[in-house]
Amino acid sequence: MATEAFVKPVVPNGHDGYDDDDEDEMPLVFKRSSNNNNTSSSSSNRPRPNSNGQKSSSIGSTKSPPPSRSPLTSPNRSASSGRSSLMKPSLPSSSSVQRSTVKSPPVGDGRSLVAKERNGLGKTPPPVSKSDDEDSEDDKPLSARLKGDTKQASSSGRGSSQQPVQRSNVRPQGVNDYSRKKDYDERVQTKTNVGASSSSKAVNNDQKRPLVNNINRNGLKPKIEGNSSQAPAKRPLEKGNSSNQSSVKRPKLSEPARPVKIEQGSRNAATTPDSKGSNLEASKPLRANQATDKEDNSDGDDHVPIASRMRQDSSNKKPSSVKPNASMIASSSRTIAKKPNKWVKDSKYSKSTRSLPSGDGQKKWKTLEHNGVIFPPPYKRHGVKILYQGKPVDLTPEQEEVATMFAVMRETEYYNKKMFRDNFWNDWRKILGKNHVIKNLDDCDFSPIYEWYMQEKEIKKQMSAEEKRILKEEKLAQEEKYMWAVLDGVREKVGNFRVEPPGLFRGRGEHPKMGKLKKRIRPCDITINIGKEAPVPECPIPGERWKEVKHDNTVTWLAFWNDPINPKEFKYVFLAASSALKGLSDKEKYEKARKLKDRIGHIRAAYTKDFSNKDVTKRQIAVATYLIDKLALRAGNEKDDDEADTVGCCTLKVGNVDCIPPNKLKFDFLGKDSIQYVNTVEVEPPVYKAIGQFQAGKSKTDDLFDELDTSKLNAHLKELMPALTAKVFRTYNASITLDDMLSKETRDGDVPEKVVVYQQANKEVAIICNHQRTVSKSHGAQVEKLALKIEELREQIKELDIDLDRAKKGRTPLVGSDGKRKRNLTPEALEKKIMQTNAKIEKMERDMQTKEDMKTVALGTSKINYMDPRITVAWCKRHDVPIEKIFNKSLLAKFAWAMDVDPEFRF
DNA sequence: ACTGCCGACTCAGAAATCTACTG
DNA sequence: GCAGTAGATTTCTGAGTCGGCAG
Repeated sequence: MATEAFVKPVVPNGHDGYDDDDEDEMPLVFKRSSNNNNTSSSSSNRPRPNSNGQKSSSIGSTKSPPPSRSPLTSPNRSASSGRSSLMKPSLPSSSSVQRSTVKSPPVGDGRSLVAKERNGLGKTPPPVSKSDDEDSEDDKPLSARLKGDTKQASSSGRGSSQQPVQRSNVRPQGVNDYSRKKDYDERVQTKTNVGASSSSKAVNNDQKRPLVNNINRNGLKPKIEGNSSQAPAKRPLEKGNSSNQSSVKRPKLSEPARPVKIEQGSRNAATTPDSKGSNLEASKPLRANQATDKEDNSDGDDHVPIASRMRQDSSNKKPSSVKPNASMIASSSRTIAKKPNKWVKDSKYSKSTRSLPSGDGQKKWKTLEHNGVIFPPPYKRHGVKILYQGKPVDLTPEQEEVATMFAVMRETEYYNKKMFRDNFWNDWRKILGKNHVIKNLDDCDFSPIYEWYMQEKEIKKQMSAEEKRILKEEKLAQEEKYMWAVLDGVREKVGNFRVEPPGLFRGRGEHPKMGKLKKRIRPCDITINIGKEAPVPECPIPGERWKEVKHDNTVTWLAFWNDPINPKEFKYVFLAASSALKGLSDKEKYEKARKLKDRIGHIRAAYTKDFSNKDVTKRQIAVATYLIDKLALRAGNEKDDDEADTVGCCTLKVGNVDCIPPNKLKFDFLGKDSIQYVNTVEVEPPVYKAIGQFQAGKSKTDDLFDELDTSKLNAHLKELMPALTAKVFRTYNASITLDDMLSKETRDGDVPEKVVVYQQANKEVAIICNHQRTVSKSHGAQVEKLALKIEELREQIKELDIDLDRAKKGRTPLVGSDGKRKRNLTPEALEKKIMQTNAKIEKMERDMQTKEDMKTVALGTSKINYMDPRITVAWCKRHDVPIEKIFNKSLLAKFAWAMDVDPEFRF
């Protein structure tokens, strides 16, 4: 319920006050980084949370004005917004041979939850309108997609072009409009606009788009290998590291990096040979069709991120995911021209966001009030006994609690992992005590507890809807006060106000600490951060008190505690993503990425030049930057031995990269969250050569970039562009890819078709970022089910063919396979039926293919974190697509700051 | 000047929960 | 109309990035 996020400030001129133009025209200032800088300078004063110190520091807290009472507004508060919600479902014909379906993202429900939030009771579940848009072709497996063009895919039997078959339900309109309006009107506080750069930057970016456009030129075809069948599989828990990542962390040489300097803002680079085509400053955009000869051009391609290149491949070769001919059910023939105005005025989702307080870039707030955190209920003993060597054992509540944590994990992969069991046993043994009858874990039988747990689950499941509702309401009533904070007078949602309950640590991949006991967090573990003038939250557990109360307005956290698994680390309580504070930060992130877009030509020219630099460090920096740019790799910080052995660019091991002559590199490593990255790409010959040099004389477990670490790399990047760091390339690549694909692939058509285009672009980005998900348990069964149905339909067609034959001869149909008599149909009717059944089969085959292809791709992560929402919003405005078709309720709240973007905005 | 650590924040997939569709 | 289920959304919390400070 982030409804408050939708609040749109009332501004005299009728706009949100979120007008961006000015900002855009001004030199970009990276507030965040400057904040940091400033902060750093003052940070010596800043009390840091630390386990022993009870520094009380009050920084800059000022008097709090009375909190403006819940500035809540529903996203859909305006009736006018209903228009977009009332999309007519359109059903594109399912004619195309190669189609696959992709579900359109659920439409955000626009109903106001205000009342609910106000009284703490969630009585009205929001109606959700859903649309199943079948999607188009994106459905190739990650690997296949990476491999390149659609043709390949289709030739290999995969559906290549798909037509959407969509279903969308009409969303109830006008519900709660009154309350929305009311809330809106009641809103006291107007947040100032965060941002606004959008409109003025409506530029033709083609020129600035590096990647995408060049894709085909060099024939660089990155592919992620593996796919549905061979897709980059997540590392199974059981499996050891398949790649050559070494767990041995070896110290790197610390030769000072000598970064190549590039004049910032210099436009000369445009003339650099290397930068051709990619030089963004030059007003000659590198477009796909402009494609210069890539092959011989040592740097020409370089400027094109591999990912985009491959993307381009596919986009060039496939006409469009949406077939122009596809049935356009006359729904959307509105002129685009009209839209913008309406959007701008109506943008019901926009809320103005605050600027940084006092603009000093340091203080994050002036006043802050909240109610602290809520703790999980104390452990409730169940009394079920485990068996040790077949005999029931008495356990104390504390022992039983931990035993239960273990017992309920029986069906997880962790349960049988040695590391997990060993760590668990170590911690549990301490609780059991030295002389306990239980001497080892393997002789313990936790089945009784597991069965009890399953029973409880079943009981819960069997509760009546009414009982469930009451429970839910009770919970809400209990939590309501913790859900909100008031920051500078504005009521904002708190992100994670619930303290993590005790449990067993579930690290990802081969985490050395998996199975360890995460102890219960108590008030005395928690440090509260709150405005100086605000009342200190009452400790919810009688007789206990907070560890410390601070008043530090240079940070955004409301509370933190030390992570019980890794006491050096902290768990923070922050505001929710829908808050203005987070929105501002988000916007700055994208603005930085846009700035990179302007500089990318220079940067590429610079690193290209250094591919063969005699200085090894420079060469490594150049190659690493290239990889980060082209493959959207993460920076790759050093990790401790007590963490899973994963890598990023700077920590790649020699064994993670195979050189395949003449100039291909095969990457195979475990990245963040132990997600496998497998990708074979063609690279510039100098890069290929350099990688070979970096590998020479090393073992597979040695660092590939032994002269490099993230701080050196980032220090170098900062010389190329202020505040530039490795991660900005990921944001940049994701956003530029989305922008480019949307602009290239969108055709006239109905909304569902356009949504499919969006899904495809989203998918491309997800592939570039290697965002994966595990295949659902029921996937196999679902596919089988579909296959079975297809088979049945084929049988039906056979029967229909026979009937048709007989009907033409004036005979009655044979008895059906089910033994029943069939109706006597005319040949025409039978032909029609056959056609319909065939269409049904085609659709199901596409569905199956899509399901298979998408089974490992996670679209959400890029949408939430990498793709500038203004691209999406502007595209929706230009193409008359209701934003709710793309962003769900949460995203609408999170991206409220982007809603007023100019329709012509380009990344 | 360098390095390692601390601190604060973003990003990530899995699990839990909710919702709507299908048979 | 209902139950089962698929898929969407939300919650949870682990895993990264990166700046800055201290030794």
